[in-house]
Amino acid sequence: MASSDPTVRSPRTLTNDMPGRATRTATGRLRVAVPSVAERVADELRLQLAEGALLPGARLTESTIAEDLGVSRNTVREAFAELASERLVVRHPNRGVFVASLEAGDVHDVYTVRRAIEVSALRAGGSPEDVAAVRAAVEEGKRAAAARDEEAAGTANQHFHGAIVALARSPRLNTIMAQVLAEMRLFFHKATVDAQFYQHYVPDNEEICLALESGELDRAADLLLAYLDRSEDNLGEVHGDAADAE
Amino acid sequence: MASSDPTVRSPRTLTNDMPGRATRTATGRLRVAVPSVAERVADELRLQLAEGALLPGARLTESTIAEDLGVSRNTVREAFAELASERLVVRHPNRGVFVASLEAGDVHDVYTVRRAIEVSALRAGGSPEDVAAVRAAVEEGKRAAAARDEEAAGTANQHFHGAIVALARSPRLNTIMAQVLAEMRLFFHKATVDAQFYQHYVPDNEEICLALESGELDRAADLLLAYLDRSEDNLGEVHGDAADAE
DNA sequence: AATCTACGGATTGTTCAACAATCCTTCGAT
DNA sequence: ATCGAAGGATTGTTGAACAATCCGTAGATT
Repeated sequence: MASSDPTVRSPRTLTNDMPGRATRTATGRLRVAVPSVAERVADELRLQLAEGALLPGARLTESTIAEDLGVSRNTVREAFAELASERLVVRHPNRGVFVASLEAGDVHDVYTVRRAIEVSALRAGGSPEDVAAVRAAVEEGKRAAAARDEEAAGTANQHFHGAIVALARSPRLNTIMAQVLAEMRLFFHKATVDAQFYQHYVPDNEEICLALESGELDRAADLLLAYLDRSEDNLGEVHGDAADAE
Repeated sequence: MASSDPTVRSPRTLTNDMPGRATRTATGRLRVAVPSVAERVADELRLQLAEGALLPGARLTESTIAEDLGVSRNTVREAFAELASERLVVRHPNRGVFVASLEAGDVHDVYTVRRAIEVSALRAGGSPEDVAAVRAAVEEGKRAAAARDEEAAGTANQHFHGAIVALARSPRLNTIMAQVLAEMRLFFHKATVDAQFYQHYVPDNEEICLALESGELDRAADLLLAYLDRSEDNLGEVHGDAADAE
């Protein structure tokens, strides 16, 4: 068992260019909340996880990250708590935190969540603007496929499914979906998918979108359901590599 | 504006009777993980939230809780992070954390999540044992209704819906549902519901369960959907009281 | 040779104390 | 009555310290 290369980490420094969500103070004054240091650490780690700089199974040492980012160990700890609640990272008591690694069961579970959320959102329809967002994601996918850009095709596909959930205009469903997509991204870095993987989906997305636009919600939902089942099967085949992660 | 009574807190002391989930160490040895102090603090606060000892809008001061439970402020902070990720508590930067208070929009949102998750789980059916668990929750509700015990009727109802989600055997859906139910509990403490509220649902649950048991999954799903819509409407009427929370 | 045990280093879990930053309130001035 | 400035309180963050735990290794035992 190759103990895997040491945590590859780009020596990025911690900045504060983040937008900063608007909150309002007790007196009613509006205020642009500066993300706390812990949040910025979490954002930075999330970014590195999304980029694949931190691969599944890799260990995250508190002290290392603390000095690399120039923050206190306690702050890193708070960031870890946040990432753990998003399942991007797993805590092993007294052993440390490790980048989460989706096993076969996890993949199935993630798809179970997606089936529940996406189908429900799609079946309920949505406002014209929200439908337009779905359409935009479809076109984005077409362009990426035409350009043979699999990276772009992947993100376009995620935009498509994110837009479907957004139809429901539910903050909670949106955050759940965001977390699920983040988990999927983690998995894709582990098992690199062949180039034609995404291109295959473009016509499916097109068909679903057309059904949605013409108001055939039940048919759209059925198509999406079939799509998700097929997608899960495809991923199941890829999973052949030995899971050496912890 | 009555500044509301100061945080009512039972002077419970922090114990460690918790079950402790089983983990396995790197060498493969099995180990009963003792919940960390932060987790125990979170559990204790969760309990007080469920019991209604901490009402929506109440402020949780770090130092107060720290000395009450005999732990460090930093540890309380970690517990807060956990509760915040579950939406049981809201962080206002530089102002403190407050017990979450579900507004009208939140109630609708929670029901959107429930519609997605519960209907999906029900439509997929489930194993005989899992169906039996649903049946058990129905009978539990009948007994509670017969005894005019609205408290028991409420928990039985939550068991019923929890059992429905459990049909899917999805860890992620189960935790999502658990969080949603915890949020609902919060809301019920805020707006006390009349006694006949739950009893009304017993026959509905019975009918849904019968449909499930006889394999009429689509019909069961439709019944559940209608049930959830009605339930949301009922709660919408209750929400009339002025929201003085923060 | 294989297994068990004890030791040692390293990392996590938790506490404590301090300080800056921010907020809310109160007081005072206009 | 409105506005602005000082004061007190709480949060956000740091740094250091220590106990608890784990892992690997070396040594002892069979």
